[in-house]
Order: sequence, then C-alpha cells, then structure tokens
Amino acid sequence: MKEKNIKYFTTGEFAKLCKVNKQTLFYYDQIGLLSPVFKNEKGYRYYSIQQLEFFTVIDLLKDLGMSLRDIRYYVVNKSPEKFLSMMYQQREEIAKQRKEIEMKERMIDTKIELMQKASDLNFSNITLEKLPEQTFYLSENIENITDDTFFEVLAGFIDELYESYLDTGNPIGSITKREQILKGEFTNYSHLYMLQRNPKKGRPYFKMGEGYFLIGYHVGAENTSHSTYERLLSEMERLNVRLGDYVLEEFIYDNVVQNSEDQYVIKIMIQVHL
Amino acid sequence: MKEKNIKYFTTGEFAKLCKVNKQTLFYYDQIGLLSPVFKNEKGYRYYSIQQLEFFTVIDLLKDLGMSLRDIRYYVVNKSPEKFLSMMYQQREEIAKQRKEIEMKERMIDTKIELMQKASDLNFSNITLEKLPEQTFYLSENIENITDDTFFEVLAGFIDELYESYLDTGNPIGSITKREQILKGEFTNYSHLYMLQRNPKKGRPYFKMGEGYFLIGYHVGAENTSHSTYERLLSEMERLNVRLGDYVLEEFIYDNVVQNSEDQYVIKIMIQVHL
DNA sequence: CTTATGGTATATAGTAACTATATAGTCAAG
DNA sequence: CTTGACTATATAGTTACTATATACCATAAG
Repeated sequence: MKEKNIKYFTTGEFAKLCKVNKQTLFYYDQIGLLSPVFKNEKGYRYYSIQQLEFFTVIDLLKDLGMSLRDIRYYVVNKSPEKFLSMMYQQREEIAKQRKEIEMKERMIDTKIELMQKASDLNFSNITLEKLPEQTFYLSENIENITDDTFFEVLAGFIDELYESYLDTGNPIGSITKREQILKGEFTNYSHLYMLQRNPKKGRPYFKMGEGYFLIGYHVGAENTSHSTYERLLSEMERLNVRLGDYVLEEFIYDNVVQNSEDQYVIKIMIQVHL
Repeated sequence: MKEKNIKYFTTGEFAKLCKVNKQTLFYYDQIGLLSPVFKNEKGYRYYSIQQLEFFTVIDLLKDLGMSLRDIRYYVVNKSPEKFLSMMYQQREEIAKQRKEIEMKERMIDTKIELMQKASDLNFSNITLEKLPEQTFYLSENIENITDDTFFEVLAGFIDELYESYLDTGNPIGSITKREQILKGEFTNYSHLYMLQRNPKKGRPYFKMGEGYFLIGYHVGAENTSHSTYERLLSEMERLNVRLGDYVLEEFIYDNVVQNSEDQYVIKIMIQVHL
C-alpha cells in the first residue's frame, strides 16, 4: 500500500503536527472520524500530509461548535458541494464568534481601567466634579415595579446588551429620579444603564448632558446606602447647591472582587446645579 | 435575610439571565463556585443582580480557557488586586484568541472562494495563462530528503504557519525545480508553500514573479500524476514553449471534500517561457 | 546476542463540565 | 382542593478527551 515518493507519518508524529495528544487520534480512528490512510501488518497507523489538512478542517469545525458526531456525518457524506454549503453556514457562526470575542476584549480593557482608577480613590472623600456628556444604554422604566416585571425588564435589558454586543464591561448602574430622592426613596430606581464609550450609530441611547455632580462612595452592603445619601444631602446644603434631575449609582467593588458585603463600594453621583 | 427594595431571582430566573441550564447553577453551587446569596427555609435559592455580573466574569474566564477549579481558586481568595492582575493575564490570552479567530475567518473565506472557483473548472482542459506576482510562505528545502528530516521540516513549517497566523486557508502546495522535472522526477519537490494574499511586512517570503504558466489538472491519486505530467510536457512541445524554473502543485479536491482517492484533483502549474 | 530505550498497540478507567431523569416537595390560580 | 408550574435532591448518562496498565515492536549500544 505504501508508495514511494509519498511520505507517511506515525501516530506520534502526526499527533505532533496536529498539536494534539496521540490518544485523541486513536479516539478519532475509533469513532470513524479520521482514520489513517493505512495500517501495516503489525497494526501501526500511517497518516498522510493530506490528512493534516483534513484534521485542520475538523479542528476548525469543532472550534465553531460542531459536535464530533455532526462532523462525522459530513465526513462520511462529503462532497465539494456539501463542503461549500457548510462553509457558508460556518462563515456566519465565526463572524458571530469574532464579534463576541471583540466585545470580551473591550470588556477586559474596561475592567482593567476601572480597577486601576478605583485603587486611586479615597472612598471617604466627597467631591464636586463637572462630568462630560455621557451616553447610556438604558433599560425600560423600573419605578415601583413588581418583582416579576423587574425580572422581565432585566432579562430584556441583558438580552439586548448581549445580542447587540453592547456589554462594555462597565458595571450595570441605576438611575434614580429627583422626585424619588426628595421623597427619601433613594433606591426606587427608574432605570438600569450601562455606559457606552463609543456608542454605535442608530440606537436609542440616553444622553446625560455635561454638568456638575456631587460624588461620594458608600462602603458596605447595598441596603445600608441610606446613611451615605444623608451625608451627601447635607454636603449639598453646606455647599449650597440644588438637586438636579438624576442620581446615578454604580458598584465599584462588588462580589466580583470582594467576598464580604461590608467591603462593597458603591459610587453615588448626584446631579446638582450650582 | 431578604431585604426590601432589593430584588432576588429564583434559580430558574437566574438561569435565564445567565443563559444557562438551571442544572448548571446547581452544579456551580455544589462545587462552591457560585452560591446564591441565600436559601430560604425550604431550601429555595435566591440570587441577586450583583451575582449576574459575577456570573459574567466566571463565564468570561471559562471561555478564556480557565478551569472551574482555577476560577474557584480565585473566587475564594478574591480581592481587587488579584482581579486586576488576572485581567492583565487574560488580556494577552484574549488577544491571542482574537488573532486565531480572525485567521480562521480568513481561512473560511478562502475555502469558499476556492470551492467556487473549482466548480467552474473543466479538469480536462490545459490552458496557458499569465499569472501575476505571487507571494509564498516557504518551507525549508526538501529535495532528496529522508522521511525523518521531512517530518522535522514539515513540523517547523506548520508551527510557523500557526504561530505567526499565516495559515490563509489555501492548500499547502509544493514546488519542483526545473532540474528535477528534466530528470522526470516530478515529485521530488524542493519546497512546500502556502500562498499569502496580503503578506505581512518584515517576513522572508518567496516571490514568484509574474509570467506564463501551463496549467492542467490531474484527476486521481497523487502517485499517478506522472501521466498528467507527460500530457503537459507534450502540450508544451506542441505550443513550442520552454520549461521555466519552477513547477507548482496544489490539491484542488483532496480528502477534505472527496472520499475516493481517484476523485482527487491536483492542479499542476508549469512555469514556461514563450 | 542480549538488553535498554523509546516507540507502537489495545483495553479500560478516570476526568471536566455539563445534561437528563426520576422522585418528591412547594406554591398560586382557579 | 386540585392542577400546573415551579422548586429541590440524588443519581445516572454524555461528550471529548486523558491517563494508565499491559504488551508488542524496532533500533542501537555493549
């Protein structure tokens, strides 16, 4: 069976070329996915260089999420036409995967940036800062909402973040309106949001115009934030500034980086007019 | 334990938000990777919205190739500093993955293009064509090589293709030099190559200058290509053209798309001077 | 010519990360 | 007070490897 001028590889060699464990090749032979071009009288397997290209295709399809069973289904029925139509399908799949990975890369960059900034903060300071215009991707209204509806809204919000690759890695924040703050209902949020640094065109975003914000940090569990709100409100009186339309809340340290609830840190940004 | 103003999710709801099977959450709870913020007296699990961000991070790390065991190791020892240093590591990992996926996307595009072109070909035609300059990534010399050395050369060639993201999805071709053709040793190849459409700067490529090639197709197993070479050589005589320096061989249909060896198609391109 | 070494083979068991199934308890609506 | 949709645990099954045990084979050195 072996022809002169054609080089063959043993299982070990072929495994190295494919960059997989030798056992994997035994397994692929066993399930009829990729068998050597021939076996000698001692049962030794011999693979050809063409089979390396074949392995590359199998590996590609596997990475794209096809099961070995489905790949084998192609393998036993293969033809140039079937290969072409499979490639058309996989082109869409891989474009999706590329977009996801690009989003994840942006997410990681954002998280690094956020963590670096956070480490420079003094959480007991209250500051008055002028913030530039910010673009938010917003959820539907969640004021006075029931638990069931909140779930629906959140599910829709998350779906959209995911489907449209809008997850920037920034924390999910919440907006409270002036009227709720005046009533002392600091956690009766009106919307969830996620900051969009480079907003895509043609989407309904919420733009928070540039302006002054009184910024403070609540250290401790979310349900104890009341005390920090009181502290911020009295600071507003001291500075003689008036409450604006919105208050923003974002987790700086949550259970992603802290195990104990009383080490959580929430950033509270109160829009004010001088 | 449940606080007013804070919404909690049941396992089913939380699973939907995370876009995973409910069983997966039971499993994560069991292995201590992600447990609900509390369980009620009936054993019902309740998750918070912060845990959704946490799940997103777990999922990200998992996609980047970390095992659940390693992720849990971080989870029990978490801190802002450890999170930051982990993100730094993962930034490199994800950049690598992005490059790989970009390469795979190019590979798929190439394969679609090749298959479309192939379906328009008449494999019994012999044509004389002027080809533009082509850039090849070349292996080391493989003339008169031993099997062992061939493996080494091929392994190095494949490694470089992979490491430098040079796999374009084109077939691995082989070059034969004029002198071997004159001796009738049509398969004593001098190099392996892969066509580079958009060659990266600063790499040692081989450029095949523009010029005329006599192009024919061998249908059948690789080791029967001799007959087609003879046919091409006599066509050269008929056309009164002289043999150039190189002959190129590429598989058009190999075992990726055909099960039977005698349906393989090899494209043979003989450089000629008019 | 034996032996060391490094390769090959099969058979079988173990692993990671789910995933499905069986059985039973809980809850809210009609 | 029953029905249907949920919750729970326990256990078994699945996919795609991966490791281990045992035996055979090939070449090279002493």
